[in-house]
Amino acid sequence: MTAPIAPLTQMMREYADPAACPVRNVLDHLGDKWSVLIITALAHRPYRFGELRREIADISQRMLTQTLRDLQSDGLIEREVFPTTPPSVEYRLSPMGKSFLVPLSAMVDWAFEHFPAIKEARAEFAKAA
Amino acid sequence: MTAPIAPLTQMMREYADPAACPVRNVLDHLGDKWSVLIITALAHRPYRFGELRREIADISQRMLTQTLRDLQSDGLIEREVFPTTPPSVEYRLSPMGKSFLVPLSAMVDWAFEHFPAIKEARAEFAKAA
DNA sequence: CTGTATCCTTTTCGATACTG
DNA sequence: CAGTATCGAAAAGGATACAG
Repeated sequence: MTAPIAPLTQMMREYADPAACPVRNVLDHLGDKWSVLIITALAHRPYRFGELRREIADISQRMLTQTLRDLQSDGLIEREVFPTTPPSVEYRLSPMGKSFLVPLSAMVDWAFEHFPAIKEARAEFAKAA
Repeated sequence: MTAPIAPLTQMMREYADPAACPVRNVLDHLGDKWSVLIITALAHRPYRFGELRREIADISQRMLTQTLRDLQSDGLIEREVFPTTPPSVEYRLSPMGKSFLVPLSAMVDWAFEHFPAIKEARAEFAKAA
């Protein structure tokens, strides 16, 4: 169990300058409500803007636009405009975006596996308080 | 690359009820600024409250207390009070907390590996705009 | 259809002061 | 030492209206 934490110590050193910390840059995106959902949707196939809007349902247009721009800026997704009338824009995972599915899936697997224990821990904690 | 996304589709279905979504419950903690840093510190050894405060340096007392409570509530860390004078409180990773280091390390590894590409993508994106 | 711009509410979080 | 309580600034995010 010591092997996995080696990169974590590296993160701590790196954190001396928060803006330069790779981990913070990545995790900030995981934390926001929508990035993971968008990446998840695009893991299946490319989507158009309106399709994503319907797929995710309770995302606002504002946040969808903004999150797509952020993901594009980081190079995780690619944006292709089709100059039809009306215009159509397609989003897809970039190769780097696809590679991100691996650690993301590890997190998702862990979450599913331990969620019952987490719920139980919360109930216990609430009872104790 | 299709194998890793299977749990992601499960997440999408689960998201129908956001409060019941295991993934959201876990990733919400990753997103906040301090959880990962605290877990990282505790990966090395147990820490007392004041030690953590110094180790993380720019965390406020308020956020340290709050984040520790959340992690404890989720069962990721354990809290032990030593009734000395002055009192001393020690925090350590629980077994579940230690198991979390595995997917966390996967994310950290990915972040370090791709951070150069991300920075490059951002520069490119900024130039294009 | 695919966005942008603005307003305004909600949430987050640091600073500060105080307690056992 | 290890917190708790309160306040106010700042940021995030939804709703709405409008544009190419």
